[in-house]
Amino acid sequence: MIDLILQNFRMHVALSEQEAALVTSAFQYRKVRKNQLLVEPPYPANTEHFIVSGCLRIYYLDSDGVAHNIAFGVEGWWLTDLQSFFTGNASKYHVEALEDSEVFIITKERWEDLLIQIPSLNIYFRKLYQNSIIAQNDRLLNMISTKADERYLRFIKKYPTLENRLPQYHIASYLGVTPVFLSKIKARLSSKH
Amino acid sequence: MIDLILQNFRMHVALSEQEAALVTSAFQYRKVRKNQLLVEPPYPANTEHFIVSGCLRIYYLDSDGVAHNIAFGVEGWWLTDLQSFFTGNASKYHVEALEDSEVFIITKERWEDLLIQIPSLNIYFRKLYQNSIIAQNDRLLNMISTKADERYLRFIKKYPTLENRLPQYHIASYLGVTPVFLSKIKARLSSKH
DNA sequence: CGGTCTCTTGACGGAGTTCAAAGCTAGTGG
DNA sequence: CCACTAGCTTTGAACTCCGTCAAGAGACCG
Repeated sequence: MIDLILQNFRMHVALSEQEAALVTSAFQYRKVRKNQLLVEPPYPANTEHFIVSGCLRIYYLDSDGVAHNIAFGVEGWWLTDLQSFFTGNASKYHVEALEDSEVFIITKERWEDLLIQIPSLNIYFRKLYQNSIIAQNDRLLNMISTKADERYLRFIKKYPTLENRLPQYHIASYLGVTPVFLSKIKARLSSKH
Repeated sequence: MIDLILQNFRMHVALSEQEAALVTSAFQYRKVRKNQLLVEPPYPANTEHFIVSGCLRIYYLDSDGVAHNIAFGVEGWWLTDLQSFFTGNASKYHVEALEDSEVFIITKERWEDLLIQIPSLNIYFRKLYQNSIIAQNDRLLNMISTKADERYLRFIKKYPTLENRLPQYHIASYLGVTPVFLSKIKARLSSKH
């Protein structure tokens, strides 16, 4: 099970058996039920999560009580409130299971220890963060420069599996529109065959 | 002059004199005039830029020919199309000088060499990217969950110097509205004393 | 069969855009 | 020192995208 993480690390850096053992002992396996929270404001997000199975979301709850989905995470993805995890400040985002899921958890202290004990992991995480920057860039650009109908079409193209796996209103929130308006977009699109 | 970069590195990691010399020889000093481009699609962004003086912007030109400012960079900031720089793919963003500026440039090859020769720089860049993720997170959240007038108020609070340094339409583009609408926002705000 | 949760549909309202015209400002050349 | 231009900002009217509210239609589950 933990092999999924090791495999992930080894896609970018080499690990000795001893180092692999260090990694194994640093993580903790945990099952989370649907609707359970792994990060909850204002408590700091002092854990990072590697998803083995299931599906999670990270979302922001604004001052009007409306949730804005920032990202979804599925098998093989990392997910936490990185802002809080890095700075130690109060978290701003909720991380919640959308399905019964399995994750490997590492606390910030153990994560920092691991980076000291296995310096090459700095390369892995530098690259992971590079990819995260790229993904966020795309998302921001998408929000800024395209309308909702276009964003919807790109979403179902990019994540065809999530389209069926998630309720419509979670996708609407991710796209930055109300569920009502997304429904109207779909109606409009399907009327133009 | 190059000391600005060394100083920056040394805020996060220790560098020997020998390593400092490696750094110095890896960068190239360059003056850029207002309106000059450092990155231009579709050529890959194979250089990263450390700004010593002046002001630059990175922006996306959409299919209608409208520019969307993604970020501004001033003294002490890094700026390039990271997506292209990391992947080697065609760049999507323009990087342009908004004022006569001075930058230190490093090519991707030399950057990768530097990370191999000075492994501790992986820590510096990991942290740099952590901060970049945090900043992008904030920006995305801002775009998603607040209206234009609020975004404007936050902008002038966060970057009071840029407010006077840049023409209004660049700020409007950064905020995700038209210059016309930003003008109306300002009129509305000042009418409420 | 009766809730609860999700999606749809329609009428109305607000935020932001587009287009066009006019005012303002700064540089430039005579 | 003035006149001209070119670029930036303001203002108003009509329009589009998207949100809010409210009511109804399915779907699922006890």
